[in-house]
Amino acid sequence: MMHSDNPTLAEKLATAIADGILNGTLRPGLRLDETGLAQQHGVSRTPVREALRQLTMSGLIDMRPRKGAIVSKATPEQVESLFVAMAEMEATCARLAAMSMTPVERRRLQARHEAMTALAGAGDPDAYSNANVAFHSAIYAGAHNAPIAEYTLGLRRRVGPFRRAQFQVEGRLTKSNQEHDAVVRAILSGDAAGAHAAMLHHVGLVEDAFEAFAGIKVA
Amino acid sequence: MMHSDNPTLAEKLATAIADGILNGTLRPGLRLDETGLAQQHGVSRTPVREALRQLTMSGLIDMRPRKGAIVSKATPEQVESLFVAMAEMEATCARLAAMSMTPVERRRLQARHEAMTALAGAGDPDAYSNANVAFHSAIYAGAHNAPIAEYTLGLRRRVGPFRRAQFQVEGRLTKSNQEHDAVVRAILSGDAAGAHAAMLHHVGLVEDAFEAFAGIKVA
DNA sequence: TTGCCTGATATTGCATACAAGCAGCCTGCC
DNA sequence: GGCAGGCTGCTTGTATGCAATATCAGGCAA
Repeated sequence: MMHSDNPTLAEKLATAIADGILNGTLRPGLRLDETGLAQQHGVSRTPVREALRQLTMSGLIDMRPRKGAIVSKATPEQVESLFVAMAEMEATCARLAAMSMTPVERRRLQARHEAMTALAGAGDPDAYSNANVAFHSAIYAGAHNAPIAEYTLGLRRRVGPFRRAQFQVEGRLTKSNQEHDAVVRAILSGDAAGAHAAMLHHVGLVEDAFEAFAGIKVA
Repeated sequence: MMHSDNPTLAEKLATAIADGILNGTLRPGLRLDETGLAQQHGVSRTPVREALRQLTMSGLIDMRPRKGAIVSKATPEQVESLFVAMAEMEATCARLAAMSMTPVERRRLQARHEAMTALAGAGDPDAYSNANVAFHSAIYAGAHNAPIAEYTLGLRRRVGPFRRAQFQVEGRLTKSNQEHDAVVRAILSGDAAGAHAAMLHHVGLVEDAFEAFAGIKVA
């Protein structure tokens, strides 16, 4: 996405900090002290500042002049917005994929889906989860639209921390696979509207699963 | 979007450079020399570097380590992708707006639309164009989804330089207004799929107008 | 003439130094 | 006892200096 052959310190710091945020090491609301980060990574403040400014644009941190940077903490409404946005973008990708995928891409998508059906039948949540990521990525790529695909990928990264342990829910595996089936059929047949609706349904259900999960946690 | 009460030099530089790119002063492919920009704005290289790194994320410029920054020049395919993405995002906003707009927002949208109908009848392209921007912005806001709305706004800014003089085309004004009518009706009636389709149709036609225009220019 | 190597130049990347603004506290006054 | 004002320390914002690398011109050899 943003990788360069010979990443600079600022870029490496940006990915390091982003990783820290995404895997939960850097908690939302945490103050990102420039000097502290610099010492912690053994560099000067300059690349740290550049990394922070870069991360600001992706929404991972919030900077206010003269008041420093903090890990942007999402209110429940903002998390909800992220999930809604995610669903819409996934659906859009599916729509575009139905219109734009090449025959080769369509065949590969089908093969991928069939392999996942087998995994779902075997009941292997871990393998299925990995394959699932690749499945959705294939659809992003199949949209043949760099801005949309990149934004969707970025959203997926951002919502990642909030959607752990989806496939542990009983029966979610086969249900997910059935929904995938609808998506794949629509895409393969070039049914743009159908792909949009099917993906929306699919991701919407995932979101509901999250909400149920969150509700349990809160309660 | 990103404005602060007391903008730093880096932020002011970022907006200044972005303006320069968007209004055509800074041509695509132009090398953005840090020292030059610093002298030109009467500051040191440090805030310039931060501004450039910030702009990198929005896609306006491309930075490669040790090779400096250039105004990102879009190939025709990339411009096409931007327009497609724009259309999809507009349609998504319309879809969400149909589902999420409050009664007040719906009434205001209708009023806005009626005012634009009058402008179209009067044949005032300039006033119509301004109102058009506000009309679409109202729909973004009506989506009630910050990530989607902000991304769509950013896209509109980016495609701006490529879509000048849309409403000069004969008959475009009334046609645009008719399409708006379909969009507004769908949104007001809560018809999500209809709003999506109507907006897609609307923005798709605008894109075609651009392509015709570009074709003429090239030919 | 063409290709490659080599050195000079210029530009970027990073570190350090300096200036400016905010936070919290302490003191003095009401 | 409470509050206003100022002061101190810390953090951010900006400038400058140094090191490393890409670019390009020129020369040399094939």
